[in-house]
Amino acid sequence: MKTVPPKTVGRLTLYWRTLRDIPADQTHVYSHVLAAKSRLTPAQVRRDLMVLGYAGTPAHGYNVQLLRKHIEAFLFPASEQRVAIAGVGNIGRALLKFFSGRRPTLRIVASFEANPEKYDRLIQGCQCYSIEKAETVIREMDISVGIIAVPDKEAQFVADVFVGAGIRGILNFARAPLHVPPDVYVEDIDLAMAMDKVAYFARRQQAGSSAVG
Amino acid sequence: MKTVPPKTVGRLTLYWRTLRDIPADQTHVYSHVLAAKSRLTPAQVRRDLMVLGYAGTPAHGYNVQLLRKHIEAFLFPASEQRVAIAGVGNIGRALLKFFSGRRPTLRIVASFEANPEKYDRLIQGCQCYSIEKAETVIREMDISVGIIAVPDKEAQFVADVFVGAGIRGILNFARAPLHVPPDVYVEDIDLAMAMDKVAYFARRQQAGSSAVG
DNA sequence: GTAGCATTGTGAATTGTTTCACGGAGAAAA
DNA sequence: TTTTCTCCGTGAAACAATTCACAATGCTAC
Ligand SMILES: NC(=O)c1ccc[n+]([C@@H]2O[C@H](COP(=O)([O-])OP(=O)(O)OC[C@H]3O[C@@H](n4cnc5c(N)ncnc54)[C@H](O)[C@@H]3O)[C@@H](O)[C@H]2O)c1
Ligand SMILES: NC(=O)c1ccc[n+]([C@@H]2O[C@H](COP(=O)([O-])OP(=O)(O)OC[C@H]3O[C@@H](n4cnc5c(N)ncnc54)[C@H](O)[C@@H]3O)[C@@H](O)[C@H]2O)c1
Repeated sequence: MKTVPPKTVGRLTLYWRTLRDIPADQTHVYSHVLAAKSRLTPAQVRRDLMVLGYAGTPAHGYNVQLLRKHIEAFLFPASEQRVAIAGVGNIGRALLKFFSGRRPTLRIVASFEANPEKYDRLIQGCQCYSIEKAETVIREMDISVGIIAVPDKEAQFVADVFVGAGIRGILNFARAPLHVPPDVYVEDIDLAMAMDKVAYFARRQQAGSSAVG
Repeated sequence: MKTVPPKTVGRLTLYWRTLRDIPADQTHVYSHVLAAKSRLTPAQVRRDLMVLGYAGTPAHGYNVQLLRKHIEAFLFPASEQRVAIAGVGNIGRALLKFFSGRRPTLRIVASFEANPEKYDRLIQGCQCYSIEKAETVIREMDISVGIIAVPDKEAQFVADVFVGAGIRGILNFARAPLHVPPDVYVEDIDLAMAMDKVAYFARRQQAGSSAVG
């Protein structure tokens, strides 16, 4: 299987959500239906689905259950994939609350803090450790994904700890471009930048809904 | 001035941050410096800066103060631009805390809630109103940007309220593709999708830091 | 059967974005 | 003055993503 564009991966989660919400008595679905639910074109949906190795039929479109299983096989881990979060502040807490117990195969199993008042206890049902223990904990729990929700100036330090501990993907909320080896995937979520973009385009006439974060 | 690509607008905020953090005694800066600080190439920096109508000099690069002023003139509103947020839950609260008092020209001046225990009081120094009063408040306060941080199923309803009240740009955290007129700019921040993407690429070998949210 | 229709998968075209590469310009040194 | 740097601005090339467009398919109607 060759390398799949990140944007395609992202859109597959959109299709999966649509499929999940289709009533059970509806066995098939067309690309234009999936497209409409995600604000995309039918051609793009079909193009994206090509990576799955599952083909629909011209007559009925895609079998809902089958397509869903194929997306799940592609997108979801076969066994539990573990996640850690560094920084339990405004954002960190929100993420912990939101993701706790939501997905069986993708679970936040540890959080790390620099503040002694926060670590060595449970936060949102998840053990919070000192950031100094991160490398050990990450290795012992076999954590492959890290979330960075610490202040901007601490972000590179945490990234280095994560990478040193063998983490393979990072979701970064800090406004700091991280320097990591090329085999570690980084997805930046820059909320301040997003605000500036919206504010900018709100001042212009111009159109064009941007896709996704 | 013609239409500027959203990605360029986003990167200009990155350059602005770098300029802001340059010590005052350093009067000039080269494209390759700006590039390194944002994980980009010098050519892309120069290309982006073309939209500003301000040119550097081959000898010294860009004048820090001047370039900064030009980016500010391009990116920041001339007069205060007002923002409202719907939904003061996990995310809404985090955003209110983070953005309060941070930017003089881009200010969250109202929040809207459906829960009577939350509205008709101050939250994070910002008056929280019933969502039913949204149209009136948005018009009276001349709010042009809306943030959607309500549950997924409520998102379209809130978007319709926002659009009806004349809002021009929306930052959407709900996992629901919004349907809005083409002259309203929508920036989606889909945290669950971002998690799935990171988890997917953490499982593959493959490289490639994705840019920004 | 066959005609008519809507849909799929995908090569080709298009559109959008990034990188290359080079002319030109200022500075410094001889 | 002339030479030699390094860097900027930008046209052109390369690359990436999206959309078009059409042959092929299977269904329904007659
Ligand atoms: N909250 C928002 O809405 C928002 C918006 C835009 C950007 N951000 C960015 O997200 C990041 C987090 O923001 P926040 O509002 O949650 O910040 P916060 O200050 O509320 O939380 C940061 C937490 O990280 C902890 N911490 C500090 N250094 C640490 C270290 N070395 N290791 C582990 N933990 C450490 C702190 O104790 C604190 O609890 C920041 O980089 C910020 O710029 C946040
Ligand atoms: N928190 C996260 O980390 C996270 C992650 C991924 C996605 N999201 C998305 O962000 C959105 C908000 O998430 P959250 O965790 O903050 O949710 P939340 O349930 O904590 O907060 C939602 C708030 O919206 C209010 N609300 C409900 N209906 C409303 C209406 N019609 N008008 C105004 N207010 C209304 C509720 O009273 C509540 O306070 C959801 O769509 C969620 O899917 C959140």
